[in-house]
Amino acid sequence: MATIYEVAAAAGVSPATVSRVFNGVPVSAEKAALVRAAAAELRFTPNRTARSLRRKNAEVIALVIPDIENPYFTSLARGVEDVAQAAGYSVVLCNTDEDPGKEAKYLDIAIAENMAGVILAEADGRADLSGLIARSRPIVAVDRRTLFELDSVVLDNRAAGVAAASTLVDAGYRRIACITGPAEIDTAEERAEGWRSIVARSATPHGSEDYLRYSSFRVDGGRDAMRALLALDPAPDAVVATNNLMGVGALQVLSEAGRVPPAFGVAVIGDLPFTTLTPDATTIVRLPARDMGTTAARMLIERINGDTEPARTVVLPHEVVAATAGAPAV
Amino acid sequence: MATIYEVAAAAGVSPATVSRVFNGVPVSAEKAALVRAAAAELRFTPNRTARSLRRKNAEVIALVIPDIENPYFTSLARGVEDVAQAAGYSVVLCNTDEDPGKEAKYLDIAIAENMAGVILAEADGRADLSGLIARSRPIVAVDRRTLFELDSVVLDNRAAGVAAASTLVDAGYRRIACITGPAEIDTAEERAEGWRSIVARSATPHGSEDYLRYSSFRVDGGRDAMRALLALDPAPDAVVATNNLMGVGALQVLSEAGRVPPAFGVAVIGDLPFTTLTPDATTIVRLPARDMGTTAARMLIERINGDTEPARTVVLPHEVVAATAGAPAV
DNA sequence: CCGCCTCCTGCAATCGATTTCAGCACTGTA
DNA sequence: TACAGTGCTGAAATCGATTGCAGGAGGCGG
Repeated sequence: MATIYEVAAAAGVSPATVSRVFNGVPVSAEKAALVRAAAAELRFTPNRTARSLRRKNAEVIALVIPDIENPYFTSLARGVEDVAQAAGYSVVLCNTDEDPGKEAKYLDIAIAENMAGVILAEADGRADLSGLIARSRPIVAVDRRTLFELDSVVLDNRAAGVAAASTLVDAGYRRIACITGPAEIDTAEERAEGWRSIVARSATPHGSEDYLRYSSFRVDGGRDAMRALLALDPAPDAVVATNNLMGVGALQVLSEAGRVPPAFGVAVIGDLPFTTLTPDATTIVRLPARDMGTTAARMLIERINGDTEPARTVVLPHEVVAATAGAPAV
Repeated sequence: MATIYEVAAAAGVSPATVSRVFNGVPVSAEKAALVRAAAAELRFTPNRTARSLRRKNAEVIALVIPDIENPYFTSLARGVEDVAQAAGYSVVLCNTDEDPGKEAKYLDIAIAENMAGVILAEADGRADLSGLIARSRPIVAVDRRTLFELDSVVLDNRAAGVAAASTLVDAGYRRIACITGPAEIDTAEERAEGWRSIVARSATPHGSEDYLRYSSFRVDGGRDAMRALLALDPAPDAVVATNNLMGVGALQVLSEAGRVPPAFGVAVIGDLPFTTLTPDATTIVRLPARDMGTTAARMLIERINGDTEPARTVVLPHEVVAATAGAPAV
């Protein structure tokens, strides 16, 4: 691996000059040409580790997400990757599995590696970010807010819940349940709150809280909750699933029970990934996952480049794709 | 950020001793205790950048994959991440989008960052890995082979193709088509070859090559190919899709055309991600994506730790989940 | 023609940890 | 008592690039 010293020797200049050529600091055209020729000859690439050590700043950003196997976060990652790559940054993928311990470990690594910044979708909303903040490493919260006053890119989760539930009401369903994620995750609670505000208006025979199930944001969680809901008496005639995977789980159970939409109303917050049978009868509240990633990455890079404005919160819009069929007439 | 010098000063020892404590080199119990106390007090974490520079080896591995949004690669990534994390390595996610240019750029970065190793699912089978090899950076090829003699973790793609096609034959279908990926990707060609070897035996009215479509390994590719196949005369009565996304695309088109399995036979190589309607009538050749990731990561870490055995190739088994229903009687 | 200013350039220090080498203390043996 | 051997320890060099500082060349106005 050629170093800056070898290039300098080959070009007959000092290492400092070589460095300057590669960093856009003014150098006479003549020497610059010599350096470039020597560098090309020796296939020189600057050692990023040495650069990071000196600059105290690696061209790397950490993307900390709770579940890499969830297509929602995958799309988000894709967005981050696109922007980061274009700006010359690498992305370190940190999958926390919703485990605050793993998350903390990754945040420590971000510090130890002098990473330029962190994009964080928090596991439990209680992460200690003081270490990063003390070292003034920029952080952008994405999807979920944090305890700290930080840039964030989020959704109007309550509105998404309202949209999902009211679409079902409009379609004629009357006993609308809700399956949401762990109560300690803000997005789960906010989306459920949106649902609650709608069903509270429409009279339901059951106390509406019986129709609300907290579970995990996974397929299994959706399945378990859906089964429990179907066992109620009276059973609901529709359900809001507050994320994509729970929606999949709910639809699986409904399909097994022979109650596919529109016989049973379903609204899902988040895109159903790779659906093979286009489910026109399911309402989808589409979330701009990839946009969230690109937006967050752009904000982070601005911060890295020295932006010191007060923390901003960007709320991205969702889009409702209503089911084409309503509830069957009773 | 506390450095080793500050810890040394606080503990009344030399920086060398502090380093030794953190690297398992023998140090008297007494001084070790002093160092640990001082380190804890100062919340010291060794700076990984400095360490990498000195050791010429970062605790980071690059995972280079063509499509982060494909759940197959996501599972693989998950496997890699699990093993790497447990071994103290971070994973840098490199999404190449099947673009050899982006791939080359990422491989250069792996060199410039002194990354410990690379796990590579190649875009086009022509990557130039000589730079990494010259610097003796270990590489493990995964899913797809490379031009170089390297450790690899692959599938028996031909056998997977055979399994998919013969399951359809056994189920009673007679005009079996195949949708596969770009011809220059080995896995696409090998799986198609497996299909070809089966249909060559069973007489088909059409020349079998008409029933073979090369497309992109994406949902759209599957859709386009499936539409083209349905327009043939005679149209096939079954299809093998050689990856998960093409399978999704094919099923979407079939569903739109009202020809869902078992009316039309479908076998997919790779798991259908998050299916909402359990498609008992579709044959799935399950691929052990996550195992591939863990296996590759383990092999890579052995190499990083100095293993110098000749290159190994591990072939992981697939599993056939046959459709429960056969072809409708003619 | 002189002095000041600008623009390059090179020297050398620096980032923070690792590691070689030499020195020291101590033990056990002859 | 002397000596070889063992085991810690610290001083200092090192990894490769960046950058503050000072010096030299050349341009320009007075």
